[in-house]
Amino acid sequence: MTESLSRSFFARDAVLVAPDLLGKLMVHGDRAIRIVEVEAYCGARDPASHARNGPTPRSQVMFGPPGHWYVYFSYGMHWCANVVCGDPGEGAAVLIRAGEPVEGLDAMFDVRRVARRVEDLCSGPAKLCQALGVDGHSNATDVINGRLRIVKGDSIAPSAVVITGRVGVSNGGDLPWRWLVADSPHVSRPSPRGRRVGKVSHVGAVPAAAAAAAVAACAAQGTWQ
DNA sequence: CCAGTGATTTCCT
DNA sequence: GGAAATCACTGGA
Repeated sequence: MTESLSRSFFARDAVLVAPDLLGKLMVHGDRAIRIVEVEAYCGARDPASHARNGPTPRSQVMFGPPGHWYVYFSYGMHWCANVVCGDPGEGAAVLIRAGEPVEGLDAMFDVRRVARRVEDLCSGPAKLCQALGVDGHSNATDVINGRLRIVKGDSIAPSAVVITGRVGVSNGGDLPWRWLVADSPHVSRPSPRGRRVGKVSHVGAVPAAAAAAAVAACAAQGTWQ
């Protein structure tokens, strides 16, 4: 249940790593959550990624070795945590968007006074960072052996996974690079149910197959957008 | 239930 | 100057 992941797990395309992170445990000290929602950001050629214009002081960690945290400060008050993926220089990462609290709930409620229900603790990328006590100190640290880490957890049935376009990515025609556990009450936004919602959504798709399709679409398109 | 808005950093135009 | 990988609060339907 607390078994480590290998470096090679993260040294793959972010679109392949992302669905594999569902069900894994994100652990910080004595607090832990089960990951139920992620998004892939695919490096310098992804217009929605912080890496889109090459390394900056903020985004340089994404261009380093995989299996490290890219924790950034957003909207002047929130922290968001990503895992660097792929090869060094690629700038790819997976954003951890939501989780189900499994350990240290008292501490989470303590630090998130606004949360009334368990579902309010980690149902968003900034909420889960606050609940786990994650901030800039974790930036650039090791995901495998650091104080903030991801370890093996549950395997999620492909039929339980929903794929949609990314949240907050206003660029029209966004690719289906958000994966979530369909029946989880801990996601940041409810799953679309059995129909197309918004721009892109595939319900009940097999993650690996959809990921392969997304990659093929990129290759065919040449440029993204 | 939903739309509008403030908080206020990083980075591009 | 303004948009952005967000959240929480407010006020009206």
